[in-house]
Amino acid sequence: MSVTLTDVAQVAGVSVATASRVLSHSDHPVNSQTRQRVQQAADELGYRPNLIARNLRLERTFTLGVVLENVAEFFTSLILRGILDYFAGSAYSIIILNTYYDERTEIEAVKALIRRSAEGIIFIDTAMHSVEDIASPNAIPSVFVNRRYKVAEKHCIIPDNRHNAQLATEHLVKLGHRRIAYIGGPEGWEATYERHAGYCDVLTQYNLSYQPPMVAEGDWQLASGYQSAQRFARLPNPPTAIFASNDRMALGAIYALHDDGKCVPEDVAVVGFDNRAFTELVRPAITTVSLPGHEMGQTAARLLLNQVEGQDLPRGIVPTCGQMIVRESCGALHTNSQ
Amino acid sequence: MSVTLTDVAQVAGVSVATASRVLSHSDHPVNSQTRQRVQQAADELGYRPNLIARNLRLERTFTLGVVLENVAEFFTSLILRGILDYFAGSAYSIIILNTYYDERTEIEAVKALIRRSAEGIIFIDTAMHSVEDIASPNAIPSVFVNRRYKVAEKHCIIPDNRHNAQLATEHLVKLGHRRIAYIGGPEGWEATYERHAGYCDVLTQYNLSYQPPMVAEGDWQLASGYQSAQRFARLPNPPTAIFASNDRMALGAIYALHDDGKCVPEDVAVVGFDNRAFTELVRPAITTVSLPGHEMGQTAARLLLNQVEGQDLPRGIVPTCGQMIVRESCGALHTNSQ
DNA sequence: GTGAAAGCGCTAACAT
DNA sequence: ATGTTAGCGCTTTCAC
Repeated sequence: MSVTLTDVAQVAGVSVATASRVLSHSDHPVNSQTRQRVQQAADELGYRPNLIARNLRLERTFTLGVVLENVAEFFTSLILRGILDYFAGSAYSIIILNTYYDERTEIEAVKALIRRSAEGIIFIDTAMHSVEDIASPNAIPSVFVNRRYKVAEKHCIIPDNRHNAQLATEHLVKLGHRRIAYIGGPEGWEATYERHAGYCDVLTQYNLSYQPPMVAEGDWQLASGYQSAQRFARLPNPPTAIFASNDRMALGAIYALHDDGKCVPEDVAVVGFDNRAFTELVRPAITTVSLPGHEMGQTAARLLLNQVEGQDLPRGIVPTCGQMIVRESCGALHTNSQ
Repeated sequence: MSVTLTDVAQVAGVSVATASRVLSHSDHPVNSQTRQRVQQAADELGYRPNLIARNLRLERTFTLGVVLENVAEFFTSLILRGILDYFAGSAYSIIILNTYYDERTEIEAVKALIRRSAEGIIFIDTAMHSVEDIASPNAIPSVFVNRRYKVAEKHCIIPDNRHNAQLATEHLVKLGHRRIAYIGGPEGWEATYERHAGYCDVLTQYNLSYQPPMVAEGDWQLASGYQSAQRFARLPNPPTAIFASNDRMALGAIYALHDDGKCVPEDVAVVGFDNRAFTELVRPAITTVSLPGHEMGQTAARLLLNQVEGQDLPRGIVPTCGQMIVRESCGALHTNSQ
């Protein structure tokens, strides 16, 4: 039913070898007249190379895997899009496996990819602590995005949390704020420590004192931002600005300030982190730090391809800088606050 | 380097045929002792079947494609997750192609899938008007999700917009509202007509009159919801409730009411549509209609598999019902409004 | 510049 | 119940 190379060769009056040389764009020399005859025969017959057969012969699969915790997570989908875009139009097929933050599912996903002879894997948001239980760490080329791999000798594309937190804090300083409170994440998260460090860096840089009552520990959820801001408001000398280390907590802080009769940004400026979709819909629209997810995906794709195609670049952490998205909640758009 | 069936057969002291029969779970009878020997040899050698070779022989690819407009669209990613979940652990590989609402990219995507001999395609959010230009409509099994295919004889899993709009409208009626305004979508969208019809159905059912000044045409964006609500507020006899046919317009309406000094839901109840993530974060949290994206994805996967495996069920539209998500903006949680 | 032929790893018809 | 063998469609040596 389907037309094969043999059919094309027959119609063109050449051997399969020649037909193959023409149609697989081999660099073996072929007479231009013959070439044309083969091409024409292929066109007429509607020849489509059987990639399975080709791959069997070539001992390759041109299959890459993406193992991720949850496609429906916005940032993850952005990274994924970057990866898909990078490979769009290429010979590679990208197959995707969702692991739902479950280590066993993760292991199954990697096994499935090995079974399909995937040539490389990109892990998004995945610690994959057990990757070496399945395949020796270097057996299959892999790149980690948005999560650090515990063993160093892997490509890891991660946000430069420290730098990005500096960005946010400095933005507030430059708007004239001197008493800047900070709402951090829960203990145990790398992001928590790094963002806190970024906040501290800027205080030091501008000779502002670090005041423990103006630093709260949240749990990434809205309510914890609310409570933290409430606490700040009761201080004898409350902050004029709050940097919340994610957008949900920033929104919680804004609600607390509103409930306390304060205006944002007129009375207190607020800056968030992550650039979630809701930040531009709420009132006031939240100034925040955006991470280039798409770009991170592209970088991951490029680094994986490098490994797969053998030009293994030196591996390591690739920190990625974010960008301030200035909206209403920081006051920059309205007045020179303070 | 990699261990083949021949290796296993040799070690087990049997022929490749027997080894194959054991390891490919064929139903051909094999002596249980031999079976054991083969299994053991395979385990010892760490045999992994070469799927490329198997697929070449079986003339199958076990590859399915998902063509979608944008993975980073929340509802799309939900559907995708349903599909991935359905095929998790199966023999099928799912490859995904992003088309960015571009018809040419869409065509390229389908071509790429045909080139890879995909056995079926799920289109999400894609009209794919040109599918028959590439392959005759029935050449490759396919299912459409969240978009109706222009030719009838395809599986289409789409939201039952009319029913879902009835749900929202009826919810307001049951809360005692009699003057319910409606903010529709722009002309040209099927969803616009269907949701409007659902709104009308309920008015009729409860003997409420359809009042043109209480029906506005929006463009799905926040600002159009704002303007519509503003117009409603200026009516001599303004509505006590607004049903906006998407969440962004619902939020816009809430802002307009606030700016007009009205309280939501105390003065005016608002119901949205889509259950976007922000609806539970804003103030008041928006009552809305949720679509079962994950379930729609699973259904699509099941219907595709049916086609691929030859038991072609009768094709047609599969309308999917949504569910009311009751939050604050409709007033149901606070009081028996009105 | 072209062709004949081997063989990638596997399955299944056919023979025993 | 087991083995022999052909062949899936392709690429690539090797010979001419």
